[in-house]
Amino acid sequence: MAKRVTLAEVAAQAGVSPITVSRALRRPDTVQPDTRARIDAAVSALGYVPDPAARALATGRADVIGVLIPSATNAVFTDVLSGLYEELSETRFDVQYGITRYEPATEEKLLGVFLRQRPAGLIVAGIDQTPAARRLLERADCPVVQVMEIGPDPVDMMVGFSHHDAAAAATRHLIAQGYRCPGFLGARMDPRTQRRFAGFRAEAEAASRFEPERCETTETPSSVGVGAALLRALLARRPETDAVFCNNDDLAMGALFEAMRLGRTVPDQLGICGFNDLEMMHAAEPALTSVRTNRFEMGVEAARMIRARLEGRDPGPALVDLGARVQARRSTGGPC
Amino acid sequence: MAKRVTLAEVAAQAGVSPITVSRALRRPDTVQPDTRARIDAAVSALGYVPDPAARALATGRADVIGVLIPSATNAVFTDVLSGLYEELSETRFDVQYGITRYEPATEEKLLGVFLRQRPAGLIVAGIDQTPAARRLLERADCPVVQVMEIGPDPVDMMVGFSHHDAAAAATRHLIAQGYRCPGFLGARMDPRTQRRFAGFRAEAEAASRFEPERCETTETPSSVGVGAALLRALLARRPETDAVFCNNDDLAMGALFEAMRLGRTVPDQLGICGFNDLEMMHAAEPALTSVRTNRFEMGVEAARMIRARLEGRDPGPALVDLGARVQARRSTGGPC
DNA sequence: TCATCTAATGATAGCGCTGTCATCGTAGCC
DNA sequence: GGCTACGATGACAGCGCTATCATTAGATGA
Repeated sequence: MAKRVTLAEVAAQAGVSPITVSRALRRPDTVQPDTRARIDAAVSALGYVPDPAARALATGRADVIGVLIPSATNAVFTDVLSGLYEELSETRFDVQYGITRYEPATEEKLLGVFLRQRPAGLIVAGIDQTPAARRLLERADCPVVQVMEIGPDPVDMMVGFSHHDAAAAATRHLIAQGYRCPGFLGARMDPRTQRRFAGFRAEAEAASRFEPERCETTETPSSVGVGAALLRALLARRPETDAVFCNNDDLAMGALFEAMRLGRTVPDQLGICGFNDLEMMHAAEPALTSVRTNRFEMGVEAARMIRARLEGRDPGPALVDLGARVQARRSTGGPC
Repeated sequence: MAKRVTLAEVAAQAGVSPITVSRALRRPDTVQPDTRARIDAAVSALGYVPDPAARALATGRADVIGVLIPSATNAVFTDVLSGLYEELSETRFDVQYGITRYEPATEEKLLGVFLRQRPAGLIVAGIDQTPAARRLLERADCPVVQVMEIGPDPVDMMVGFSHHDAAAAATRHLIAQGYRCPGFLGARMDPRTQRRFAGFRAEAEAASRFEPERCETTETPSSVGVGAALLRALLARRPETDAVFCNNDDLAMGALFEAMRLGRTVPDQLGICGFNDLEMMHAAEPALTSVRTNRFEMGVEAARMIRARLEGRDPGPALVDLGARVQARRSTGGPC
């Protein structure tokens, strides 16, 4: 319906050749100011908007930044997206998402979908790509940023933090607060979760407080309800447990509710620590301790790095550790 | 890096002309089975993937379905997205998002961004587009679905439910449970929220139980913390309030925690009802009543309608009411 | 047997833009 | 004054695909 206005029509209106219009739009400093003025006038008079497909075909490069995340409903990832938006919304780049559903095969497939568009940049969550996916990323001739986590051997650039260390810090906090029988609650035991568990375990073992039977995990995706169920199972088997490090905040929230149901008071009869520090944690009663991670900033930083590379500026170090810190609240106030 | 394989190369390998390859891929039934077999073999031997930009340029139509939602971090919208994915992930269509941040101007701008790509379809959240945005949508020559809500005068198609009626049903439930002084908690009072408020008000007035001073609202975006603050303010001013209808589940959760802090027991001293029925509601202690909306199904249905139209099938009625129903739980068990 | 029709395939010409090189005019310099 | 250098603009071709029409071969019927 809305008739498409082409470059050529703008050029005719402005009395110049199409290529000059193209240049005026992309690198205004390369055309005479008065020419540019005429062109700008024609552009707005005709309501010209460039056709991204034509541009992509001509340049062999789309102004698209592809983002691969495991889930669109997990606040952890959507916070990163918000950061990306913040940095990218006023640029010529479009963001395009793919949801991997935590399935490596889907990630590979979506990577193919993105790659065929020759994206300007690629952002992928995590460091656990399949070998095939990794090869694709390495061959992609565009900037690539792995977000959420840091590890050895980045494909290209990396922004995140060590989940192992963050979990270890949380465990240290529990022990420092006087809890003697810490347990672990985990759902969807993917590699990232495993590394958090490893951090818990390492620290608990260092304090001689590790007990495998106090680790309750499931392959089920995480949720508040699952957190409640896990705590119930854990306490049934190991009633001596006096604190739980939960793999994420949903589980922690579920654990809190379950503790209420069981009549176990928090924090004196049970310490609870979550992971991610979603907004609800501080508002809970008692307020829940969690590990604060800088998700929004990860998005901003990843976008910034990609932009810097694309615009020929120095993107700075290829590996950025945004850290994580324990946000201590009442739920880990210590045993009675 | 990864060298691009073109249609022409596949054609050469298969010993046919490029156009035949194009046909074999798009409408396999129009080429001889053995020709098709040779082409398929060549495609996989060479690892050919079509270039979406070239296709878009040649057809004047991109295989993109644009989605405009207010927020990427609000579970309400991401659930719709999941539904879209479910229906679209095995098709040739890509989903592309725009986040409007609840700003009509941003919505207009993003609509322009999408439109210039000549998308195959467009999905927008809500029915509160600006006149300009509405005009753009009407002129877009592609299927358009408004989701999340239904109302008079759809741009094209619509899938959702009446927020007014859903809120009224929740209010009716509170009154039926015996609560006599119902209040309202609302954050980010956008038009959709206003309609929920109107539903609450209409029903409360019908029962002669409406009291403006028992309505506590803020322009601040919603969160668990805000829910707690609103309840505190409400109860300070109107201690007789014996139930709250919360505009969404975050507020309800915050209200629950605040009630705990204030020593006000739920449900006998205070009934709490949320809206959306996020997973956490059923896991809370006490479990929280909420209004269940079919967000995932909305996504599925919207995508289905668009596909039907694009594939020349009958999309069925243009306005689909997916309804909403009160999921009663312990938090509205009735006053003491 | 020959005209007529249909199914399968091909040739051609763009879609709207930009990379590359060519052209033109003018300023600057010896 | 004639030369180079350079900034501004333009001509041309082509990115990879598909719409359109043309062509071919085989099937059908009188």
